Amino acid sequence: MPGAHPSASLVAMSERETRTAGASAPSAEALQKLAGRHQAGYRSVGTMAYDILRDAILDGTLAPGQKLRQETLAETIGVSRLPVRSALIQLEADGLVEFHARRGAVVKALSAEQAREVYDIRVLLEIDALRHSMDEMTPERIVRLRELGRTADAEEEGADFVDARTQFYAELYGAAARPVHWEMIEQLRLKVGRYVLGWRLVGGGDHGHSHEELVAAVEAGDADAAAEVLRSHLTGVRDAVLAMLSAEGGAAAR
Amino acid sequence: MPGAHPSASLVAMSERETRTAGASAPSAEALQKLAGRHQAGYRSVGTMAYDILRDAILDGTLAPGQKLRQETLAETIGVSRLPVRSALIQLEADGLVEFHARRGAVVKALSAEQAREVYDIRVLLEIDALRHSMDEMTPERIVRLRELGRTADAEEEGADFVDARTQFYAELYGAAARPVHWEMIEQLRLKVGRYVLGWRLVGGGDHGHSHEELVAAVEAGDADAAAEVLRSHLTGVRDAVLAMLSAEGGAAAR
DNA sequence: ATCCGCAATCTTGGATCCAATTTGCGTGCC
DNA sequence: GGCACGCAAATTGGATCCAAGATTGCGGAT
Repeated sequence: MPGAHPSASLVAMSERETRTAGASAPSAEALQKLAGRHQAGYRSVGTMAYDILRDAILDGTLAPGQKLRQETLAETIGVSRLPVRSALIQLEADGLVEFHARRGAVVKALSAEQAREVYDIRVLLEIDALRHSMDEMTPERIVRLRELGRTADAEEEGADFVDARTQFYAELYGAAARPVHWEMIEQLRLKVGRYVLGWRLVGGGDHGHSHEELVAAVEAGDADAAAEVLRSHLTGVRDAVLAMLSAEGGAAAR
Repeated sequence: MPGAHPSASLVAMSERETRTAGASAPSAEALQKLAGRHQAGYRSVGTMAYDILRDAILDGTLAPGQKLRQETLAETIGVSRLPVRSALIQLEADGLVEFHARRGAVVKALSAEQAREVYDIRVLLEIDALRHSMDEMTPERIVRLRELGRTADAEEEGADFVDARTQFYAELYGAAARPVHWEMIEQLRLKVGRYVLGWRLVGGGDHGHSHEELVAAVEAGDADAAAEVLRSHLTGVRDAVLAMLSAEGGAAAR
């Protein structure tokens, strides 16, 4: 349901607003708020800009299709254009933004087909990661897992919600110590993070016990059951995301 | 386009060889040769620098562990340090280089475990991509596939060898039109590209007919057979790469 | 009145310049 | 003689400045 977001007015700036006052800000204030959260001491300003912009994209402050003007972003964050450019390059590599020749960068949108792809691949990769991890599972890890699962379920807010779940899955797959595998999963989760967030805000939380269910299966050592829980969870989220995407697909097309 | 670049001081890196040993010197000329191949009109210098450095890493001109000094690279390529930095950031996202705090970038090495991971994941992803693609396979695509397979088998040289194979797999998996899936596969292939190249140069080419074998299975519509050919091919290459990595693992460590 | 072309302005991309941090080396002290 | 502290040089990271290209708005011509 639109309108519920605090900073949801970002989609409205489509084309007419670009020239007049659009130079500085549809989302300036929300972005500044994010920037404030990251004002802590970073070793390099570029990584700070990256984190700010990534979070802004993930929580919808910068919506898909949004034009990203380097100078505006730089002024809003409070740095020069150079670290912003670095951040944009990284975000392009992450698949979150798209560079159009010499015409600037825009927040990349994910089509329904691509979202389906992401979840199909995640099913493959994560079930495999889970099986590998279960071979090396330890009781201590189970304890931490259960803890993190509770935290993740309790978390409601946007960015923290994604973070909590990331920690849970990092712990879940971490036993196998497969950095490349985890990196791939992280990339895929990053691509759909925004849409999951939207779904979480809009839809309900019927997935609340799936974490515990998963931990229980892992604890019991039943790989097939755990895989099935994971698979059904992922496909469930996938379907919800797809429904949301097709629902508002025509609006945010470009 | 008629830009007579000031390709001046290119040999500047031999200024001081105090403790080089195996770290920083020997690649200036080879890198320049690569730079020459890419001197064609690029829209942006940054992408050119990226291509040059990526190829340099892939064909071993810049070996794993190599220290990448921005100014040296910039002078060798003939541009400023800024596009080099952009390229390095992209390469970091690709997992080919690694930034060490404020101490510069080095060419990232792939451990044997990580290489194994890459191939394990590739088996998962590529077999799935293959099955999806076979659902949409067309006779015309088979024809092009057979053509590309022959080209790939004929190709011997380094960079072109990888390129030819890339085209073959792009055509093979392209029928399914799954951009995210293909992007993931490309990333993984990029990570091991250097080692495959080394293996190709060192070892033999007993895999010559696997392309044709694969195409035949695809043409026959036998998904299981095609998957098995692909799987055995990938595990074969994997084992060769692993053997090579463990063989010279102690030497090129540092 | 509409369409094509030109020019001005805005925005990206690149280069040079400056500061901050790290590293290597020298000296002094233990 | 060895280790530690400090200084100096080099290299990375950031900011400001400059050029190139694209888009848009305006004007003229058909």
